[in-house]
Amino acid sequence: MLQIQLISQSPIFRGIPEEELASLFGQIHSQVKTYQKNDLIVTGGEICDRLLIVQRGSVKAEMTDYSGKTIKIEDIEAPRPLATAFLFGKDNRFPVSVSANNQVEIISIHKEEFVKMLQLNSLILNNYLNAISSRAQFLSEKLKFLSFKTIKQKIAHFLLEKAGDRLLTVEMQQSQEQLAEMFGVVRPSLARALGEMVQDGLIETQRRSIRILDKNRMNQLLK
Amino acid sequence: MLQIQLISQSPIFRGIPEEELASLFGQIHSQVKTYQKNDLIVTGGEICDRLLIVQRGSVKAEMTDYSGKTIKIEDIEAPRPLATAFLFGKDNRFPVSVSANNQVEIISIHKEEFVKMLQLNSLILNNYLNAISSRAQFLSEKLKFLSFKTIKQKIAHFLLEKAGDRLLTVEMQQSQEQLAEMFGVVRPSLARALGEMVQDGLIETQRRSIRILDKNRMNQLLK
DNA sequence: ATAGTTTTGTATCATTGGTTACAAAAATGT
DNA sequence: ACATTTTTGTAACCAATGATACAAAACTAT
Repeated sequence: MLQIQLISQSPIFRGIPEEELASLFGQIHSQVKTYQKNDLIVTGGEICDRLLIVQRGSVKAEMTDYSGKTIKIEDIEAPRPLATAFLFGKDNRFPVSVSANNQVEIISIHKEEFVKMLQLNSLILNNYLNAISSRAQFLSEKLKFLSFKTIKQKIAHFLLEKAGDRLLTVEMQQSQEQLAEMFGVVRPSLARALGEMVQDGLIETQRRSIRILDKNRMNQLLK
Repeated sequence: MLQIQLISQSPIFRGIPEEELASLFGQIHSQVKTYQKNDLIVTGGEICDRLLIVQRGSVKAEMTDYSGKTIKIEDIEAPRPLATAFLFGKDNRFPVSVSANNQVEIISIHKEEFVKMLQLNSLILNNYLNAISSRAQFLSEKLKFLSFKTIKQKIAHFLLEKAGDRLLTVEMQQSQEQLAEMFGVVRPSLARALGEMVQDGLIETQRRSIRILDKNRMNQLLK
């Protein structure tokens, strides 16, 4: 059963009055299916020709690596859409397999029907364009971060971002271990890099508080 | 000078009869600019409030770290759009710098004008959704690629993707130099890694043709 | 306060890849 | 066919980082 009040909170339908949304769903064809825990909802590689929205419950997305092992990518909870980036584009296949974490209700809207919705309502169009675009931007930011070669550069980038224009002292909200994972390096290497930056007079560290001593030379590092 | 017959082949305008496209362009405002080889077309970080389409020639997109040292992301040839993923979304700034590979003509359409087009023509809407989604898919692939730590892993991933399910011999369409740039490493390092893989009996190389000898051990490399 | 746990600092060694340089091989132009 | 340019193979050396291990310091709970 379609529950307008639930999905009106979804990123795609956000901002649309419930009556209007109900009317929109009256004009297009959609389905709601119920799955039980561990049911397979989508098989990786399957053609993606419909938009799926988790109305109730939560699902998990898993990817199969080269050796055939599956790795959990993420949990997706109601009321969020699935695989928005794969409905369109060159490669219309789900990159992941999706299965139910518990009892879930999934709304399924075929691509052509969804395109109708986009044409009927410019807010949905905007929301959807924003959603895909934000995803691309997120990926792009990740790429930028990875493009810094050395650990010191990553630290400098991270600190300068955090510090913004004026602050000189940055309070870390994560442990070295977590930071290292975020940087894609191992913890002792991060600690060593930090230590060397302290020795070089670039920063001062005191537990989770890091003080930038020489902003200019930090910037130099990134050149 | 706007050349309808050229851009009607663009991913965004594909499938639209030339007269109809001409009429559409008559209803909105757009500009065409010409750049010479190596001219900077877009600086990374600049606000993206217009859609750019390469009408003629080719450009390259590079990600810039603070020093001006860049990693080449891709080449974009006419008649393809630029930065489709940054017109919408949270952060409306170009993530890359774009410069001309040769003499190019770039069409510029402001965001509001382009939204008009999306509303006027559903094929453009579809095409644009395809473009933006492909972009997200591309970035996602790139990210996956960069997440491999060693050069050998990158090579293995690259070859296995190219080889697909059956083919054992991959014909490279780029030089080692280009490949190295794509991997974000220097050429001699790539050559060394290839050499070692040959010695290990993983592959056989003959100029630009690479034969995969041991697919299993290649897969192992990625685990 | 004390014991146990988590986080951090540091050291050692091996591996990877960047830098530079040069020669061989192949491609290209005349 | 020859000269020139581009591409590829290889080597030596060095810096950065990963892997591993262990101790010190800081936190946490009792």
